[in-house]
Amino acid sequence: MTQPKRYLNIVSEMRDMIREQNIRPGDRIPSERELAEKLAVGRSTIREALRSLELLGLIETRRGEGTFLTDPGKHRLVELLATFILQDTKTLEDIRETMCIHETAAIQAICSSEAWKLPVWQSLRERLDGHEFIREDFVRELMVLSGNRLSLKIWFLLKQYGGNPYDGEASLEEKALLKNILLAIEQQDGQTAIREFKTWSSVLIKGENA
Amino acid sequence: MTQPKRYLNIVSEMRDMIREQNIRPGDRIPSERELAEKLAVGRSTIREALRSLELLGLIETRRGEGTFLTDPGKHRLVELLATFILQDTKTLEDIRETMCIHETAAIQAICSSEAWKLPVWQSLRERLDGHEFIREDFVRELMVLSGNRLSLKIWFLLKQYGGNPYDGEASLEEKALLKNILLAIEQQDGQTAIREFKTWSSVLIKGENA
DNA sequence: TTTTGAAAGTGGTCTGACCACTAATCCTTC
DNA sequence: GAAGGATTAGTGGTCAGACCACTTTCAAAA
Repeated sequence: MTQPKRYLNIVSEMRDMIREQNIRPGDRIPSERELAEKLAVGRSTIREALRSLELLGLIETRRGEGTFLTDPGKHRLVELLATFILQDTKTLEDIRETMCIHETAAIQAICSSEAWKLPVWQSLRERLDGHEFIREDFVRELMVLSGNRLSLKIWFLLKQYGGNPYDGEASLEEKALLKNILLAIEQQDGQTAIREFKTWSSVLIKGENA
Repeated sequence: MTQPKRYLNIVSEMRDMIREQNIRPGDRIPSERELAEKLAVGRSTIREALRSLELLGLIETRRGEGTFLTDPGKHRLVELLATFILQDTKTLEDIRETMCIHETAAIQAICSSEAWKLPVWQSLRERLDGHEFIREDFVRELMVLSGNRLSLKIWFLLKQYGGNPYDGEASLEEKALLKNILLAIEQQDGQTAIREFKTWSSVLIKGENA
């Protein structure tokens, strides 16, 4: 039986300590040596926990002064980052909405570019005529063609955590709709393309709940 | 003159090493003792860097076996965070653009909601008349009012790792512009609001490079 | 051939020792 | 008494060495 890693417990214990002692952002937290003694672990273990929290932006260390909770001004950056990293609350609705934000932004970006002149674009059109067409391929191609790789990565991430609404093959009706979207993009009519896309997307999500 | 933190350099150096030696996700990276010798630092320093990367999910350590690059096939979060942490300058542009995607989406969402009827909204308007107004407050309030907490969190992350273009106080001209944006939102004129916002934002980013 | 167990290598942790830096304190000097 | 400078205690940053727990490997024993 492998022991759980100590420094991860330290992270939790420190969070509790911060809450119990009501340490506010900007305040100083106990020194490394103090923490080591109080939590009955070596100083190096404490430091490993602290360095993790520091890279996450939760604390700030100043040589000769001490370690401080990051002062985010009035906003609660600490909480937010913590909940994000620790994956506490992720409302499915928010995930879906955020995916949609990136998808529509991608469509808009393609309209403003000339990406639809690329060979990949033709290839996508042709695949839409084939008899096997995975829905996800369509959206992913759009994300790729948007040219924003970071946005693409975030989209991948959201898809993983939020469940993939684009699972499975597209029906005949869907393929017709998707072709219309491509057409609208070629005509640089972003509004129409996005409207049609949202129609398709919302049907999928509703069908998922049924 | 304060020395920069060593373990942060280690993070960068390790990135270079991984690229040069073409270590792929899932592969094993050199042992802690090896790294310590090769980079001419103590093992504890290496460990502090590794623990940070581990909490971020970039690497995975197995006692008795070694340390491995996390396979991003299952955890896309890895790639995402890697992009942030490793601060590839090529992606700065993507980060800014992605921030903008979330910002404009927030404005659009507020227009479609009734969030501008809330007391917070009035408070924001009044603060714009004060003589000290931090730019970031404006954008952050918009992100909060959008109601999408996940989008807000992502925005925070991007701001932290991509550098904050909204640092400092707004000038008189800027405040007038921001008031116009609020006005457009109240009239549910998303297009105008977003256009004005992008104007403001792009000026800030250009000024940053100067 | 199969089994076993010793050895080597790895991450996990602790200790104690320096160094670099900061801030409070004390002491000299005016 | 006030101002300025040196001292000192406390802090984070780093290092070296020592164990421990665990995994893999491989050679010796059955």
